[in-house]
Amino acid sequence: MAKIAAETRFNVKRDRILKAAARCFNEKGYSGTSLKDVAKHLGLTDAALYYYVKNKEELVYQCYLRAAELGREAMERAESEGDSGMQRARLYIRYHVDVMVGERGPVAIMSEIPSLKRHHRNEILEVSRRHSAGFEAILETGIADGSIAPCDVRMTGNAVMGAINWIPKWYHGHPAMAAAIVAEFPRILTRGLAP
Amino acid sequence: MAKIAAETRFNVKRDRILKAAARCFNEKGYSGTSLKDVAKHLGLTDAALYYYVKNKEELVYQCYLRAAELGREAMERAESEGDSGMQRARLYIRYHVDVMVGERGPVAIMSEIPSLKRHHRNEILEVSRRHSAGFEAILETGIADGSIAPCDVRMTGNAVMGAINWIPKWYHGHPAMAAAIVAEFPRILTRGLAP
DNA sequence: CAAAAATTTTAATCTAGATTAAAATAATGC
DNA sequence: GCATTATTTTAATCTAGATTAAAATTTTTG
Repeated sequence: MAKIAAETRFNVKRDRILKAAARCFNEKGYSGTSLKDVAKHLGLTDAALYYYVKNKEELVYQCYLRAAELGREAMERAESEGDSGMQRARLYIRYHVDVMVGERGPVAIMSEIPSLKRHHRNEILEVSRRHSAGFEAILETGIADGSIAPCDVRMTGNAVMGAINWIPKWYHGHPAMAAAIVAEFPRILTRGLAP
Repeated sequence: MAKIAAETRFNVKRDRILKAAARCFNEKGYSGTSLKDVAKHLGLTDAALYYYVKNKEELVYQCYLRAAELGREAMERAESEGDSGMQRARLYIRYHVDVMVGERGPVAIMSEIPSLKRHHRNEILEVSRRHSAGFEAILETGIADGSIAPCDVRMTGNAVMGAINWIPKWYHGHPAMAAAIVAEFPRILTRGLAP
């Protein structure tokens, strides 16, 4: 097996594992999902997971890293594609929602942060903070360029992010609804921002 | 000890326990908090909790019941005090936010639903559904009376509820911020509803 | 095909933390 | 003060589920 091929394969599998894990954690919570659960989704034994991941905590942590990555991508795309603050905000919301309902599966298990070790928790919280700051910056841009009405960016950011982050709590994989969410959320959440 | 006095005392204690538990669950998640943790907050031993509550699952369940009760109160007050749909929506948001940041402590640990037994989970989900339906009804009233712009009430409801339910994830008891939340959230979340 | 590396399984441990039972202490009523 | 009831503690269990080690199997490579 060539080295590159090996790594590719490894990552593909790893990806599958992370997806399965994220789904379980979302559905049953951290304590509610055993590694056996996750393994079953993959047609594996619980012990086999240890070949790919150090332990359970690491598994959630990796899910978060993945989520953070997707979040960052959404932010970057929004910032590069939109020119007014309002446009960027709308795009960001759109992309973020996409992540929440998309084929990648619900990987946004922010609820399980308390389960992380202090070390990892701090890292993830830091990422999350940067993320929020990014959205707040977008809002400020919009206020400056007149496309968004003046507002408390901190609170507004929290409200918008909350609405999106909460999606996995009520969306359970019905594809028709996914379309509705993607269509409606950007509209709903930006409507209140207009001057 | 007279019977009534006994029950009163019992309930007071029970209330303290539920509050302590809710705080712990919010901060550390279901698996992350041991009964010893909760007990320590109360100056008790873990075993002592079993005098008041059947087991850990029951404890989360009770927290939810409490939260549901507060939610219902918020809904009823909003419905009786407001006359237009928009006013009711604003009031409801206001009262719901109050619950989230109020002195009762963060009792809204919806994140831990997966930890509940099927039986209890269904009950709580049902309550939660009624609750959402209540808010959607308010939105429809508003659309009918012209105080709220036509919209997808399902999605809008989910967005608003999500923004509020997410509060405990980022609000950590700073009283000054509590005031800001109570002041800003109703404004932010209703702005987008206006016709 | 044979050796080496990668992957998975089986079969034990190991442990935190929930739960319980019995005993100890405190409060209450008479 | 004594008896009764309420509350809490101490000291065991008990168990699910995480983790590990060693063996078995499968895949790759040359």
